[in-house]
Amino acid sequence: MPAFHAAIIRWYRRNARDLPWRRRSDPYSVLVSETMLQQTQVARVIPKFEKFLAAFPTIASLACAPLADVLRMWSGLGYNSRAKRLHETARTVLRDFNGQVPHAIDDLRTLPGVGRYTAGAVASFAYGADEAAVDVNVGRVLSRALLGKDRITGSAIWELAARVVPRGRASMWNHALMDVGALFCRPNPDCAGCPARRNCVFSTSGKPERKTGARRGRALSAKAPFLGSRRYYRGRVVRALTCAPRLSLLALGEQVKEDFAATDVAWLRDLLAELERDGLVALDANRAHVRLPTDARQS
DNA sequence: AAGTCGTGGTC
DNA sequence: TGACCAAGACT
Repeated sequence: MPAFHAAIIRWYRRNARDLPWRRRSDPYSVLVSETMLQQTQVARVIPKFEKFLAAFPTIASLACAPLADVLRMWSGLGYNSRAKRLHETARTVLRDFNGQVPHAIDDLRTLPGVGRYTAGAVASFAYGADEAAVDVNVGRVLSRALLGKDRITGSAIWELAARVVPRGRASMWNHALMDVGALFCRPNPDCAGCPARRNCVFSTSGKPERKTGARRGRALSAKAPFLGSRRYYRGRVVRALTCAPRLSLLALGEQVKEDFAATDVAWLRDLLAELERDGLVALDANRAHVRLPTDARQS
């Protein structure tokens, strides 16, 4: 396992957030929590989750309940169409899947309200499948840590995420990435506290594309430990604070600096070569810049 | 593929 | 204070 994974897993074993839905791993509970969490803050879901399960303890009870009752339990969460879809999904599971939430991603995605993310979440959290689940947090963490970009979207981030899921540990891994994204690798990141800072392209050689505006808080350089120091790539001084969309100069350069875990360098280089071979990224002549497919945007 | 869907918190 | 935002899905 690359040091990048090890650092995150190690941190997670000791510091995982104790969230109600992490105390349950049955497919129905996962389906409920992940649906509630779509575009909804964790703090808002926490009080609703247990009450909802108390009211509808099984998928059958949800399927049989009147929609009005479901919507009542949903009130305060917003996006009420999610409740309708969840209700419909419960009915579909009873009718078409013999009451068992399907394992297969393709089956999961036929359920109303279950998109790519939720399907991956159910497959990994409930069934332990080696599936990625890319939400905004996971996308941000992987984009920054592995590509040095602030946020990659589109198919590229899914391809990347799928390739770095550790076999047999997808559930823990996906949870861990979410915690890192929520606690440290936020839009305004706290790199100094991040368990992956020494394995991260972003914290060692990058800088977020900062939205201008007073409310965005202090610059990353005020918090990040390694920014501001000079780095070298092919004998050339690299300014650590440049925000050019590029790969890790540290990871690709021959001169690996002490603040980037050495064992990650080979792994990351191999990963990037793989991505390049498969056309998911394109490296320039200096192997210092990366282009992405047209549907992989950077925000 | 850009718009829409809800709510409550933040500053 | 109003604009922005948060474990996305759907059309």
